[in-house]
Amino acid sequence: MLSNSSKYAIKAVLFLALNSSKENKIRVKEIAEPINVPQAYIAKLLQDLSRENIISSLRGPKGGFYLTNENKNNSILNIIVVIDGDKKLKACMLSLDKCNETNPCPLHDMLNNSRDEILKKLKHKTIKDLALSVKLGKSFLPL
Amino acid sequence: MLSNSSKYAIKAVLFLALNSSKENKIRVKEIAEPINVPQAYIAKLLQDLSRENIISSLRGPKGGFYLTNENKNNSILNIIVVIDGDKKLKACMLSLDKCNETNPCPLHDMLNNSRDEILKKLKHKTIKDLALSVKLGKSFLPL
DNA sequence: AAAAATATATGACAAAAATCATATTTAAGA
DNA sequence: TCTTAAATATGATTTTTGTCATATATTTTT
Repeated sequence: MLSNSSKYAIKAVLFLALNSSKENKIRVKEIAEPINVPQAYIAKLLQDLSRENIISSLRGPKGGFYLTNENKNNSILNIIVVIDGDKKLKACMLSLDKCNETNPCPLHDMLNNSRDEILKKLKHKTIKDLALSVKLGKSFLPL
Repeated sequence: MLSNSSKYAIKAVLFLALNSSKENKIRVKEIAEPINVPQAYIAKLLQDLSRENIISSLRGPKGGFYLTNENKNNSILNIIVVIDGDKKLKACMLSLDKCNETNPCPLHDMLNNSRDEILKKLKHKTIKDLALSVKLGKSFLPL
């Protein structure tokens, strides 16, 4: 469902949401270690996210990655789409391209309600929402 | 969520459920073409399924693959577990191994109800159930 | 203006998943 | 018993995904 890369990216963005700000940028090295992902790898992912304006960055001394308030309004789905593209999530469970709402394959028929719910949540929950849930102690981030 | 291999396997098993019987075995070649999967590849998957008694087979002339009534009582989950193993489906959405019901990560917290529903359905729906849904015209198999 | 610290771009390498090929075993039929 | 038609076992190849390395561009500090 989610690639490793997407999972890493979500972890990193959540980490930034909780620990960074425009005044408090974080260097790749300081992200990679706590979220437990190889530095060179997360660097590439962060660059992809930055290019697509999911996160912000500044080079040079005192540079690093951070999230603006605007960034925090991005949905979780946006992160996934930047990293994995949008085909994987939206495809039919059996990857039948003639399967659709009016002609559902058996798996589609059986699972689509639950799947739609997941997609809806990914689309509407923002980075800010999830960060808040952690701040309030409603969820945890045992990275 | 499901690997290509699992999807192929499910398609093949559904095809067998609808078209085979002990008296009417089907050769690999006759499965591969309609379900649109490379013959050598589906052959390997069918062998895995056969070894684990999800489907039945007989070698030699007049041989082929088929489903007994007992085979048809297998759940869809069983197919997936044989092909992909059971880790993928059950792992936390962020692959955090310290994430669990009482200490959920934000994604877990957000998606777990829907995910559990999917798992429950995969576990309880049998091959027979899905084949019936196709026979009744409730769902379709546009292979 | 120069030096240092950072992200960025590019591409090489490794591991895993998917695909293909071939030799062996088994069962049926002549 | 021999031949043939099928599955089975094994492993080679290709493609995709994940990981690592290095040179370049940008910003800050001196």
